[in-house]
Amino acid sequence: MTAGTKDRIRDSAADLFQHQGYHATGVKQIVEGASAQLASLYHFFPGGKEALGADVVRVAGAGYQTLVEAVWDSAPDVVAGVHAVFDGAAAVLEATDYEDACPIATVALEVASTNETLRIATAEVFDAWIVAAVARLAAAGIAAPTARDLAFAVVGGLEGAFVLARATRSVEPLHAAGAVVAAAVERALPA
Amino acid sequence: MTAGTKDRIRDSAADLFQHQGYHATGVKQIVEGASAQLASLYHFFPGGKEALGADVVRVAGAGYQTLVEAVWDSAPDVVAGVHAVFDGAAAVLEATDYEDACPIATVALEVASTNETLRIATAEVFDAWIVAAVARLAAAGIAAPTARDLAFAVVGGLEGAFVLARATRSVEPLHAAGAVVAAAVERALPA
DNA sequence: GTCTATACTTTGATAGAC
DNA sequence: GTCTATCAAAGTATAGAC
Repeated sequence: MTAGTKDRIRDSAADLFQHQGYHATGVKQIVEGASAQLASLYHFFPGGKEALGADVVRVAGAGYQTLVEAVWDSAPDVVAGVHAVFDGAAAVLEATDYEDACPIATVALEVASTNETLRIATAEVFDAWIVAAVARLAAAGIAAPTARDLAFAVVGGLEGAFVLARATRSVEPLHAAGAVVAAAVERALPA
Repeated sequence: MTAGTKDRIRDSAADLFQHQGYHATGVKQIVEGASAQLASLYHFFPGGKEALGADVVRVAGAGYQTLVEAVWDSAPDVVAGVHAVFDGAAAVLEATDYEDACPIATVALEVASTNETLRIATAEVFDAWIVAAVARLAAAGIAAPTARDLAFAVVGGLEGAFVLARATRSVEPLHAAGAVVAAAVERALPA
């Protein structure tokens, strides 16, 4: 079973939103990338571009979470896991000519103060990421309040490093943030 | 001497770019907010929207650096300075209904892979911020390589926390990141 | 569900009078 | 340097045949 029209439209939109943002992406460009018809977009997403955007944020956000969790969990311990997440993100960024960073960050900033429907979609994705990070840090024996602070440091540190890395076309921000955050996690581990 | 037309246009554009991004902002909306004529925008910025965008990024970026440096330097020591930066950013964000975060981050992500002129403008601003942060950490006695890692943690941590904070409408990401980064700076201080 | 065609609005940008 | 008027293109969205 090959990808249906709806999936191709969603995948095309996800690609474009990630690389050039929500407002710079036109619906015609989306369907062209999906080899679909414009009417098909409005058939599968009656809410138009906004409904498609919300769907993309949720699906791409969940997909990225799965990817990062796999990288994290493949490391032997929590500290190595954090290092693996930042270094892996740096490798992907470099391999894709600084295009593939966070799939929803650009959209999140674009809509934060202008589109409540999309803002809530991005907020739910970020909340889920924090919950997943807290769980991994808590499982390593880090107490709840500290684990939550560190979860924000991991997710927020990754997002901020992506901003600097894409702008300057350098992976140094990712390696630096990874080193600092991993060290903070190590220090919080029980003796 | 009151603000000239060119300054009003730049200020209006800076506001709109910060709050809703580059692509969502139209030139007509900019001149309307500046109480100016459309032809005036093209008179003062012959390169059109892109030239105005580059100018806004540089001016707003330098202005934000000055603001953050003042907050940092008003604290009694480096660790308190880092705390003051994150907590001050949280206070501003909350006071402005989650609108006033980084003045150039949204634009930076929007143009990173699509507009080399604007991308370079944002890269130069971020580079200047890192240099300023390194100088303050080095002045406190932190060795060069560590100071640079921590500078990325401060600037990147702030940027990432802004993404999470604006999306979730919570200042928790800023306080959490500030706590983790300030602690990392404290550990790096000479005995 | 997919196709063609189109309505309507807004976009960035320019011309030319004053 | 500021004004009015306007252009060509691109934006989102819809209608209706098949």
